Amino acid sequence: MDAALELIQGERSFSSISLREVAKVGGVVPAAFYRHFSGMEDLGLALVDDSFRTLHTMMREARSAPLPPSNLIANSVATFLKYSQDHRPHFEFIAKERYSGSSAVRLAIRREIRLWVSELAADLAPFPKLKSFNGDDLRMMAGLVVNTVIAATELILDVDTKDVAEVARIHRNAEKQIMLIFLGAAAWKSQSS
Amino acid sequence: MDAALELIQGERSFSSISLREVAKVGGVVPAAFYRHFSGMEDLGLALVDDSFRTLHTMMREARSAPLPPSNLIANSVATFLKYSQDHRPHFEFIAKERYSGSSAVRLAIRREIRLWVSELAADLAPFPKLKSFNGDDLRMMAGLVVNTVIAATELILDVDTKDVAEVARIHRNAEKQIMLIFLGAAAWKSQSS
DNA sequence: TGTACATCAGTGAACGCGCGTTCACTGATGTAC
DNA sequence: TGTACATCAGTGAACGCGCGTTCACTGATGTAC
Repeated sequence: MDAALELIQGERSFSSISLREVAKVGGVVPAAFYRHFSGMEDLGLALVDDSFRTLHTMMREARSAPLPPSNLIANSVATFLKYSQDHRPHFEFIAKERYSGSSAVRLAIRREIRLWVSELAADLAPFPKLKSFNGDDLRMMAGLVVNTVIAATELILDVDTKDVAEVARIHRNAEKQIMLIFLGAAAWKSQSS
Repeated sequence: MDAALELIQGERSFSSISLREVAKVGGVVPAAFYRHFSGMEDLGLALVDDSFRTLHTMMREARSAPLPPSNLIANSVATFLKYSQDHRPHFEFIAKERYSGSSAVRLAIRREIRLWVSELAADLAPFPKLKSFNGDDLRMMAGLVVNTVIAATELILDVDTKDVAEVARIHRNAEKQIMLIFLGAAAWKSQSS
């Protein structure tokens, strides 16, 4: 699995790497691959599981060590983007395969993202300003937040890690976008209730 | 080019189809491919151009036949999603290659999307509620809108065309998200000025 | 503690196949005189 | 109007290569008695 993640760093996508390449980077003969996975699709699904386990670990940690309510948004965005850079291979895999993988992989990712949106919606529900949101609207808003952080993550993954200024720019942009969403949510309340 | 677009419908991505497959679907011998493109990457870049030409045609049409200001957002979202379904192959190509193509293709798409964001920002600038936005913030907001419609498009492309209910659901969700963004923008004004 | 056996990751050779690319070629269409 | 020539999309055969998958195998580690 590490070999596959290593191969998709940068140029390549999972659907364009070969079983033999994975075996070679893994330091193993091609036939040995089949001792662990039935084929590349099987490996892909295992990587989806692994990648989202990373994501859920992050969410759990964030929940158990709550941030101060002041600058909550800015801190959450920073935490998330930091985490995605530290676990770059997993996030890069998700970004690349979300739309262009095999349909099994794509559907698995889609399903996990839906779970993530629901999870975030549940986390947002207690916020005083969002008290009047119904379940659908909460997920709608959570979906917007998730889209925004994913888009920012994908942009950062494509930037040279050394280019601190560009990373900071993307970071600030995402922060503003999330703030705008929350401002909208505060206004939304008064009009849907 | 049509052959390539046909091949990426559904399962496959551009990076996973072969020159020989494109030639075969095009009804031509592999060697004849080189009469038109220097290789697959060259074809990919031509498809990026073509796809965004489709997008700009849409934007131009929208601008020359302005919608009534009432329900402007709902109508714009509907127009866009309709257009993307009518030109499905081009939009599917963009969605799939945005993150997983070769870096030349990916950068070309990124550049075109940035242009699109700027174009939309210019279109948004005259709105009374956005008068106080500076250029950066306008692009930040336009980026949020573009992300949201792209995400909705990508979801729709993966849904069975027959599943009208699911398409309508995604549609309504995107509409609400854009409205939430505009609500946020109206509130933003008062706090940044 | 010693022996027999099961499990299992990894080996290395082999297979048929589709790949990208090259080459000299053909034959239709357009152009100059 | 007729002839000679250039252009150019497409042909078909060939090349060496990496691909996924299979097979009988080896040898280390764990387990039962």
